[in-house]
Amino acid sequence: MRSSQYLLSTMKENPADAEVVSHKLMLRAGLVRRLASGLYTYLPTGVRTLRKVERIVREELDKAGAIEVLMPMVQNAELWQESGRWEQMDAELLRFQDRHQRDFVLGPTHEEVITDLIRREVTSYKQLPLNLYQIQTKFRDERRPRFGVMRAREFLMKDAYSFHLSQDCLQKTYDAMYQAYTNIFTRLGLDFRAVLADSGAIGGSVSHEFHVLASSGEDAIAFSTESDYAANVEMAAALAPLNERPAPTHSLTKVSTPNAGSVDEVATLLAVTPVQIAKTLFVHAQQDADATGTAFVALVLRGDHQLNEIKAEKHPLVAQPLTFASEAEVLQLTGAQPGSVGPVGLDIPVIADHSAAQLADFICGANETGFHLTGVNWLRDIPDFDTADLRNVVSGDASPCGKGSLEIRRGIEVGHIFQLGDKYSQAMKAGVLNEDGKNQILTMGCYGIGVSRIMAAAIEQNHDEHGIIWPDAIAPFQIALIPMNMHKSVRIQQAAEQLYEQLTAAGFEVLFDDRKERPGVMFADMELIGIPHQIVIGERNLDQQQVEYKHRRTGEKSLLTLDAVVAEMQAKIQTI
RNA sequence: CGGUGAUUGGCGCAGCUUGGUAGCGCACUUGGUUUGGGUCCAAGGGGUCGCAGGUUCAAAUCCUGCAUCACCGACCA
Repeated sequence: MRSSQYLLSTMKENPADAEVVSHKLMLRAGLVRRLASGLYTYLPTGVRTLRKVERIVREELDKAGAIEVLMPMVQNAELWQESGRWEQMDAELLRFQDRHQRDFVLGPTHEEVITDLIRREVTSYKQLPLNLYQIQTKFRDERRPRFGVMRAREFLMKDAYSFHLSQDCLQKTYDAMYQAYTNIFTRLGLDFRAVLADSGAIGGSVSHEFHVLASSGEDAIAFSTESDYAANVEMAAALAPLNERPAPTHSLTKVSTPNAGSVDEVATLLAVTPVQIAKTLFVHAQQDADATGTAFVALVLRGDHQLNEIKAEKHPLVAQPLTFASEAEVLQLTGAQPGSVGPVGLDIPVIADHSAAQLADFICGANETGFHLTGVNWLRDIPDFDTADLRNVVSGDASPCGKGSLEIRRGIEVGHIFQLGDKYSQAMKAGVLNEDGKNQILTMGCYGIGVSRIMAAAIEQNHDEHGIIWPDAIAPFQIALIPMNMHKSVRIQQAAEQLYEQLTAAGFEVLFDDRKERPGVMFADMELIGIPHQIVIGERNLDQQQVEYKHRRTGEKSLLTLDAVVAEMQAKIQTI
């Protein structure tokens, strides 16, 4: 490609509304442009990278035995009503009507459509198992789109769905997809980890996420220092302390703590560490779970710990979704402002996190505005309570796998695989005749990859102060051909044209910068775009029939003789 | 959905307090200059100042409403 005939669209300055480095670089390098909140146009350079990611995904999925299909993005509401998600999903599901006032949705995912397809097309166990995938645009009306294409409303996704008659068969496909994903992210040249995950709104039981490790990641991942254990912090179990709770030594004392509401303020005022404070959170109770008809549940955590909402939501007494009591409700319940509340003397169920339940002689709110209690002890002062794992793990906690301690790192979720079971097949009555001639409901798996998000994640992980540093496998171009003053020198022009022809004929994707620009402009643009290999043609090297090679990532430079360029490039660039 | 802030040429911004009819840098066009790291000089083109209403002789500027965009927020006990 000649840059004079291409749409480069690079920018010197950062657009004001870009926050993270990948978003800034994608705008500056001319990969994307924003149309509206969470909606992006991909410019030619961006499309090139997107297509390369897609190609690798296709190849590995085909190898794993998956078959490509393409489903509509617009889906009729009946299917969603049948699966129950028409009611379950909130505003994230974009709904609209056609000219006949019939309800439709813009597909955020395709379980309903694929399950509908399979129940029509597949009637016998002999046709199973099946694993179908597509690469297609999805729409999720995100509460808050941000970070460019990282969390966009419209985005490109690979989604796959598998159908089985047994858990055993599903497990085999799941394992094959786990391996395919590992192959894909390895080939993409990304530093990634597979982690245990919660299955969230999609449903199902077993699930793994694939994360690209990057400090700007939105998710926290817990790793064991001693084993392969890795889990999303949402999932990582906080083990109960092994030692016994110390016996009470202090008596219950009420102290005045005016204007001290937060854990930190109370800790400072009373000259203690947050570890000695218990904080109490009130959430709505699961209405039908408790015969007492109580509307709220108190959750107690150690002051230095954070509530894990997903864990809390799974507790049988807690309402789903997790809903915090309002300030007014807290006041009515305890008679105190939030900030001065605690578990002593409450007539609602109290659930203490294992670590909070381990405390003795601790501090908590007195349920009287402006007062706290010190020397508080479980059983003696709070006779009735339950314990559970309610908190996020923190760095240094014992690993749930039993080996080593946990370390927390951040990641960007680029893939997620689920064992769905029969959630959708049951609801939509997707079954086949088994060997006994009986109808049997199918077992399903589903597998997603955020194709457009991979582009942003790759940049988060691979950039420097000059711009993007693409991994070879997904670079929009492999080689930047940069002639110095081609418009003044016939021999430079001839050498450049010849090299362009040779390299292109050898199958390389070359961006030939034939613009009438000064060298600095060309270098800056080629580095910003992140082309991994540069060839610079200048007068002084041409005297020796040589050109300069420069590697974008390492900065390594070397001189190549003209007739050796193609062979050298073949040696340096692993063909994908 | 709540809070905060922003909206002036393609991009980044000033002007608004104190109303008088829009300016800077980059980018773009033309000519010259320069040529292995975003040269320099000159001359140009491009803006209903987010939209609608109001106040006023006069509104980018003051007032009201709306829209869009961004950031923060479901960790508060």
